[in-house]
Amino acid sequence: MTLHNPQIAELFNRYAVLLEIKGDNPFRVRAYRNAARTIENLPRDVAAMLGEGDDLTELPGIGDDLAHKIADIVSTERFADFEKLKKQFPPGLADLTEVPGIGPKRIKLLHQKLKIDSLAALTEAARKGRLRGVPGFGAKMEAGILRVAEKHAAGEKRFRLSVAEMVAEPYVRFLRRIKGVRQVTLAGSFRRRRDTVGDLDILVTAVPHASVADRFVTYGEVSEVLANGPTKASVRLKSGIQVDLRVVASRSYGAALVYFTGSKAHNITLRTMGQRRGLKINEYGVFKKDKWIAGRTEKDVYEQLGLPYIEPELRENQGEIEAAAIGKLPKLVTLADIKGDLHAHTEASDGSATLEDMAHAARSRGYEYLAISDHSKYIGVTHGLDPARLAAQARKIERLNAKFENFRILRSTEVDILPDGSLALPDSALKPLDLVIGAVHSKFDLSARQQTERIIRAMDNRYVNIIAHPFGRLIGEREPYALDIERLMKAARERGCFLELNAQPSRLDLSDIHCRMAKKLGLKLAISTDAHTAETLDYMRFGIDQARRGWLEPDDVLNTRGLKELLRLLKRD
DNA sequence: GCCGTTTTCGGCCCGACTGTTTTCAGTCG
Repeated sequence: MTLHNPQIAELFNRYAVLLEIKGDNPFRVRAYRNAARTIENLPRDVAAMLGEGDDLTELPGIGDDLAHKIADIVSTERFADFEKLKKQFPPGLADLTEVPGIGPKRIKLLHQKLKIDSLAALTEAARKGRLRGVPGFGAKMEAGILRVAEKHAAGEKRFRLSVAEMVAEPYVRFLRRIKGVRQVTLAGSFRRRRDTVGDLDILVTAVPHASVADRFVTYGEVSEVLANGPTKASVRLKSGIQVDLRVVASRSYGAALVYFTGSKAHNITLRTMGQRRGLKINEYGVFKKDKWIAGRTEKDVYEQLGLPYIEPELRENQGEIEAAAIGKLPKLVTLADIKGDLHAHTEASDGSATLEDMAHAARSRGYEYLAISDHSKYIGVTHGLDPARLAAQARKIERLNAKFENFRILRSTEVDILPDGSLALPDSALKPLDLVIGAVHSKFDLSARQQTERIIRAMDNRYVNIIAHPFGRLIGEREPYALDIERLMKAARERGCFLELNAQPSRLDLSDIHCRMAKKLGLKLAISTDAHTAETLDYMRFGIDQARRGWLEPDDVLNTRGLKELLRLLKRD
């Protein structure tokens, strides 16, 4: 069991918390957090990189010292510094950072004065009124701690992007109706289109004294007001989601949007760049010796740093600023580049629309093609097609196609990959199809090696073209299964196969990080909706979001090709 | 602990809100 990127990042983050409580150099703490973020977002496993002799110090935020530590962690599967430091503190102490309003300084204070070393001890002390004697702790703090104790694990919940949209849109409409409000823009990770968001950030420009924040907190869905100042407010909604508001004047709109869109790491890099040019950048604008010189639009802010506009989806401080500086930003794929959908279901299996309805919906979206890929007959899938029904469907598709001009339904199937890597349909059933999608819907608990080899074996079948939702994750419900994704991608490339970016907002599988990995490996991806109804063909935009976050350009995506070129690419030697 | 179009040493983004303070530290984003 080797340690992978997420575990190494977690070790650094937990180490940073302890360093902070210890009162270590805050910049050292930040260095560990930066390194953790770098590792977390790396398109390749550090263990694999080390195996191939890559120099980790070339990664942002990783110098000689951390490179050595990472190598040690990978080879020993232990983080010695962390284990040593951990011994100096009670095991539950770091959990206290979960309580809002309690940070490293207060944790240290509580531990010294009251020997509080866990969430349980903290709530016990609050209940008995023992916190009152500690400087900085009053009635409000005590009540807040008890409230957290009641809800307990209420925090840390993230929401799917599609869910966040449903919460955000009516709130935005509510804010637009407030007198004096000019622009209302959703920022934060929502605007960067992360697959999940922890909270919503809303930026408002308004005339002076429009008292937007005071109205903001009166929204009907608000369950708790966390903060309410003249230009800034935070609430928690009944749905559990936190919403932060920021109000600025129009001339600060661009600067505030950069600030509020983040990511935090992207902003820090921009501001540091500004410093070197003698500029101060904050949410109100770009300043030269206290003189405002820009900030009305985002473009103006980047321009002051000698940079072109950077798309929000790229703002993760993962090389986008360096790429911008040398004019090498990717020209990101857009919804308009998509020429068709390569994975959709009908009522023949578990979909709800007819073949005709799906074709009509695809044509009305301007597509040149739509693959109908109903499930194969296999356990766990209702109404899967056996060879006879699949052949009958293909004949029906041919009859329909005869009526279309400039549009074609592609005969396909989403065939189950059995635990041993064989397929749930015989070759004779696959051969006549335009494309075959292989998918895993069972035996999620294989080892990474077994699961990888199972899927590679499926790709050894010369009729298989695309592997659907490669990790099988359901966001917030089911973890991705173990998989050696780099090996799988290389195997796909060698065989002339492709992997899918499933655009269902509950899947988004492959993820943004894996999109970037595929691009680096020269593997094209299919962005497919897996639609089970006509309307959900619109989920394509969620797939596009993640592809853009993964730096994909039109050329990196299979279904940006016209029909003729697509069929040529699908042909396996 | 990282990093360099001022620097291999001495910096490290910047500002708002809260609670409890009698002028601001701590926390958060």
